Amino acid sequence: MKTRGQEDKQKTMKDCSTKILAVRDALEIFSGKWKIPIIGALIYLQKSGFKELQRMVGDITPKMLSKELKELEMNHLVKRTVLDTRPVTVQYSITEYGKTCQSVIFELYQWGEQHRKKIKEEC
Amino acid sequence: MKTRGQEDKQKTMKDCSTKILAVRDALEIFSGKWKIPIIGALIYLQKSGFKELQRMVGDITPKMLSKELKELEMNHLVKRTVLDTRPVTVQYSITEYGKTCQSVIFELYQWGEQHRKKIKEEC
DNA sequence: GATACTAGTATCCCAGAGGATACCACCAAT
DNA sequence: ATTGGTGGTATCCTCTGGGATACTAGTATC
Repeated sequence: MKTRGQEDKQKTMKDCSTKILAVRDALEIFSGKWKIPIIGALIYLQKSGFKELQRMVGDITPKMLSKELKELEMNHLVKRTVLDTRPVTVQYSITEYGKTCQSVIFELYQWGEQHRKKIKEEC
Repeated sequence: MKTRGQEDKQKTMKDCSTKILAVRDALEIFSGKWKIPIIGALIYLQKSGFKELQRMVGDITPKMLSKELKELEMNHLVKRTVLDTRPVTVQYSITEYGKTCQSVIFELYQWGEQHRKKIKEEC
């Protein structure tokens, strides 16, 4: 049996689902173990070479760092500049656009922080 | 060669890394393909049975829905109530605490939305 | 010539995410 | 007694995220 209310719900859920798509787009960009740490490090450092960034982020392997940086670059959050030095160095930096993530990351930080406290209390 | 500045940077990154942990905690809770859609559906529906929720979320399999709901329940975002009806029905609902995610999800939505537009313009 | 720095690539491997399909027990209506 | 509703589990599969390890090419230093 299908009530009138359920039909309305499904119609509204369709509108809702386009919003969910946007949320999932955002989540996808920050997905994975390393993107947030990399963005965080770059916001802090302003600019950094590959190896320096690797040391800064921690245990990340060059393969993963390379892969994550490529994705962040594709999304215009990070800029890669090859410098004509000897030896050739590469400069990674966060873009102006990349800085727009800060508010999102800060919200996630705040929620995560209070959530940690709540979980601790109960366990 | 290690300059004084680099040592300072590494010290500050250590403070930064605890903040990154909180962000990653938050991301972990929303991770996966289905958690946000489920939370969204439950915020909209207020309460829902298992099958109804499955229909609402879309293509999710019962295995995944069951698994994701368990995780959300563990994190106190979702409440599961068994009702003494015939046949036995189960009511899933978002908790008051679960509603605190709304601001985080809304930030993610806003950023994701404007990001979509930006990507479209350039491709 | 050996070592160490730069910026990565290549290869192999494993665990977990998530889909497909089938199935369970229970109950109600036809 | 068959069909269809409830709320799930079980099994099998594939694909990818991500780690470990090794390697390349170029330059500078010891």
